[in-house]
Amino acid sequence: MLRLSRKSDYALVALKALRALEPGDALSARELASRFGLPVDLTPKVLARLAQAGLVQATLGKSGGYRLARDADTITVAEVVRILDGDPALAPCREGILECHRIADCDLRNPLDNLQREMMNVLDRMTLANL
Amino acid sequence: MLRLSRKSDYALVALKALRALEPGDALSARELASRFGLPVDLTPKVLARLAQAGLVQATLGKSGGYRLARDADTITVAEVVRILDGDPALAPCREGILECHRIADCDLRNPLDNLQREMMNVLDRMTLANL
DNA sequence: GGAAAGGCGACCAATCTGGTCCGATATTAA
DNA sequence: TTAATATCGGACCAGATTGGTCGCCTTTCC
Repeated sequence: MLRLSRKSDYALVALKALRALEPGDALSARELASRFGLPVDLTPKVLARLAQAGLVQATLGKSGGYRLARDADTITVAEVVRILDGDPALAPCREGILECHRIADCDLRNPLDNLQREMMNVLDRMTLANL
Repeated sequence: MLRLSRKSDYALVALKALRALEPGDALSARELASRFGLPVDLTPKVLARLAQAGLVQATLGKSGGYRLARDADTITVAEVVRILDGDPALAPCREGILECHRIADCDLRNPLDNLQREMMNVLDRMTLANL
């Protein structure tokens, strides 16, 4: 637990680069990848997810690329993580795959859910702007 | 990220059960496993790790078992996670395996390290007693 | 001595995830 | 209109991680 997936990591690197752009400029996935040593084929995928989610705006065409679609201080780490890694569940039994054999006397779930909320709050408070 | 490993989950379940014990009593791994539906062969391993770390006291022999070795309010979730999942690193490049190609202009690491510390603080404040 | 407990190491299996390949589509420049 | 460059999306492979099992040993109590 508590390790950023590489995709999320790449996303943060890319977003941070896009943030440093002059208004009106854009960066292609290829450019981002080569500049930061990211996997060439994976970078467009990551950016695409961010574009779907509306964090980033993609412009097609010969001199296209990506730019931020929102202000940097409205983009939180929590959101990025949620987009790329899905909504995390602290307890394994909250993922649907594993059914819990001890539901009856399971007084561990609620505290864990609270704990998770608290941790997501930490991630929510951290925006791209103050990263 | 942000999902408890099953081992950590099992550990918390077991610890919580041990906490409810009368002083002097002990629970065997087998008993814990059957009572909470944990994998029979995995449970002793988890408990052994906790015993090595000094969270739990194991007594050998026919009527042996496990009991808490410390007060419940001195056992934190952070400690349990650290024992079973190792010391987590939020950024992939902080794990030693992956060398970072962008160290020079990587101003992402320090903020992530801070973020990680903050999250560990949350886990540090949560003890077995108030879980 | 036998039964029941923990301790330890090796090993298998399933899952997850990073990463690649390929093709389709859209847009712009020449 | 054509070529180049971009996003988009699905299928797929491979390596790492992790969950889980098996077997053997030591210790303790009856």
